[in-house]
Amino acid sequence: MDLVKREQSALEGLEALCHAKGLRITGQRRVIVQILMDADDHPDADELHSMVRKVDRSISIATVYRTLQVLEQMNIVAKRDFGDGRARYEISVGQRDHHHHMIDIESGEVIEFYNQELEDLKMRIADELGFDLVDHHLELFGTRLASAGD
Amino acid sequence: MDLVKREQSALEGLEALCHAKGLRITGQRRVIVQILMDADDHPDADELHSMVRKVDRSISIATVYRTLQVLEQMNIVAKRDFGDGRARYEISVGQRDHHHHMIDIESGEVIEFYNQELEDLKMRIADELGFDLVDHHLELFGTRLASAGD
DNA sequence: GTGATATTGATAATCATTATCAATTGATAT
DNA sequence: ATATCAATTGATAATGATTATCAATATCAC
Repeated sequence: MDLVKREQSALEGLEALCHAKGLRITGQRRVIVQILMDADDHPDADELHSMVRKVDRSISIATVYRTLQVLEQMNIVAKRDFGDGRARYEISVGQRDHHHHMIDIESGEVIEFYNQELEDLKMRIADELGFDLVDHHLELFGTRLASAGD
Repeated sequence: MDLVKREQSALEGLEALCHAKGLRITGQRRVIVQILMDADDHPDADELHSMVRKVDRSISIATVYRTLQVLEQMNIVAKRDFGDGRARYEISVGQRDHHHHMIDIESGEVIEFYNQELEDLKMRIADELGFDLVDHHLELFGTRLASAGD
């Protein structure tokens, strides 16, 4: 899915779901979704707030927190925990249902990856345990391998 | 490993590692490790503090937090995040290097499991991404399957 | 345009966790 | 057994991320 269509689908997702659930589509919410769609990292609430205020300086930090919670409940945004003491966020509409993160513990860099075998295994493990898988958290933490030429 | 030997190995682990790192083996630390060894759940710091105070009511919450951090650094205790807004802890000495958790989102029950295939896959994915795996967080969240007889 | 109600901004409050510092304790040398 | 020293502790203030409160504002159906 190219970027423009992805952006459109997130906003359309926002509008459709808000309408379905009797929630308002406010300017603040549009801005927040737009900023997250344009982000290529996983900002925390404070970072997101800084970017949002560049578009509309009246939007408050409380609105950012509340809106993130609403968007998460609607599965437009995914909440992540990379172990640095605060929640981080990214758009989830228009992408694969899940992807995972490898965090470079030296640089802090976050590499996204998808692995179908892992998806299958999770489902199988849940089934073996007698559960219907609803959600999961997976983050890998590692250090860059020294290449053979190093 | 039966329970008594497991308990002994955690305390022995505490003593050996403290000595190796020039740290004191204090009464508070022994109590905290003992309580965690006896726990069959994953208490948060406050729950652990309540149990610890039944043994020695002078031990402060700050000591519990500091001690948990030290024990985590020494790999005697593992810190977990089950998504309920606070850290949870369990003994890791004397057990498999890793195990994972399935959290029943309806009851809050935590089921521990180990899956060798998952361990292998994690290592393989890390390698494919160019990383040396150092740590990971994995929690599965689900709801109990209705059995065929239900 | 109006009425109903969801949402907002500003900030106080909450909560889990950590920092501070004087007092205490553990380990070691003698 | 005692002295010494530095790690550790208890009590609590402080911190930072997040949430609650409430009057004011904005959205949306009609």
